Amino acid sequence: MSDRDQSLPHTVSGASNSGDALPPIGEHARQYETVRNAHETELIEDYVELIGDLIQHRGEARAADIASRMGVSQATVSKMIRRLNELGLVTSKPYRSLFLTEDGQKMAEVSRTRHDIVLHFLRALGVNDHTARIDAEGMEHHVSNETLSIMQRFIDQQTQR
Amino acid sequence: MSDRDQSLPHTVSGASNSGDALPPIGEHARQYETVRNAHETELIEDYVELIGDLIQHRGEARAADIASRMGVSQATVSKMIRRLNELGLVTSKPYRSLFLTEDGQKMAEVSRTRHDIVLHFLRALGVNDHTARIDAEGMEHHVSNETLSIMQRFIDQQTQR
DNA sequence: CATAATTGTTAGCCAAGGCTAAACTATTTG
DNA sequence: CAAATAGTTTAGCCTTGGCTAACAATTATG
Ligand SMILES: [Mn+2]
Ligand SMILES: [Mn+2]
Ligand SMILES: [Mn+2]
Ligand SMILES: [Mn+2]
Repeated sequence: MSDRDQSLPHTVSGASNSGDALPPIGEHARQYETVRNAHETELIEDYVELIGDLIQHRGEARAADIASRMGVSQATVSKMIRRLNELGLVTSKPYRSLFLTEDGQKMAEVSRTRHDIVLHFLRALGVNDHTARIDAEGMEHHVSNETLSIMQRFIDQQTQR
Repeated sequence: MSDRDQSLPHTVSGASNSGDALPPIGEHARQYETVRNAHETELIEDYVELIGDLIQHRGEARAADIASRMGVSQATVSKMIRRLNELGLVTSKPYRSLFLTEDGQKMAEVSRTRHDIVLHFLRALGVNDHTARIDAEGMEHHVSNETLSIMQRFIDQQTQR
């Protein structure tokens, strides 16, 4: 509870969606379904992305570092590493540090790129860096490629002029 | 797999975050923590928001409608309603339709407002309505009030001129 | 109004993602 | 090089949010 709840929600200007009719049932259901699907992959993506970052910036990814950066117990990380292994995203020998497989590297790169676009977009919009980092960490997993393209275009406009 | 993955991720123009140093450990951990916290409340918020919408647009909120709109089994809804009850967000008599408590109405309104801002913002940005609805459903739970204000300002600019 | 259809509930299952405590391995250091 | 410290894994627990199948209640219909 710090920066995230200082100002109260506003009233929406323009047409309020509350006034609109509900979407057709099938479409409505598909919206929630998409969110549920994103939730299944997002933790995985964050782990893989973080492992990639650690390797790149630290030379190696150790479970203890992942745990402290994630803000989670080492046991939790250990369990997750087993899952990443089963998914073919990392390779690991017991008590040694981790490596990303081909697939893992690909996922790390895609996630990192998407994360960066969302972060840069928020900053370009005028959001404070600290807040932007927090918001981006959650939002990134729920942004379609269409929206991503538009965000990228927006960044370009703000940046080179 | 439809509209959400047609165009490939781009290269980030401008400074890439991958090049930046990792954030200090404590801050990094707090980012993920914020996301975990959001995940704890988001389903609840969506249920309450949907119940509010159903009452408003249909006159009542029945479990079967919630199930079909959420794209989930009735058993799942039944179980969730018990939770909402325990949390003091809804009142319900067995086999009857639902009502929001004071707290529930408040949460529904706050969620609905935030949802609308995100949706209107995406449309104002130029995102296709269909995609915007999908993205908004997930993004809404990860947007700080700071970002929300900025989104609102952006909507106002685009709208009244 | 009796039966059929719809709606709601309960029981029991499962996977994911947290945790603590205990055991084990590796690394550092006196 | 032995002992202490740091890092990793395992076991076992918990909650959340899904599911199916069986049962119960309500509502609609012939
Ligand atoms: Mn990320
Ligand atoms: Mn993330
Ligand atoms: Mn919503
Ligand atoms: Mn939502």
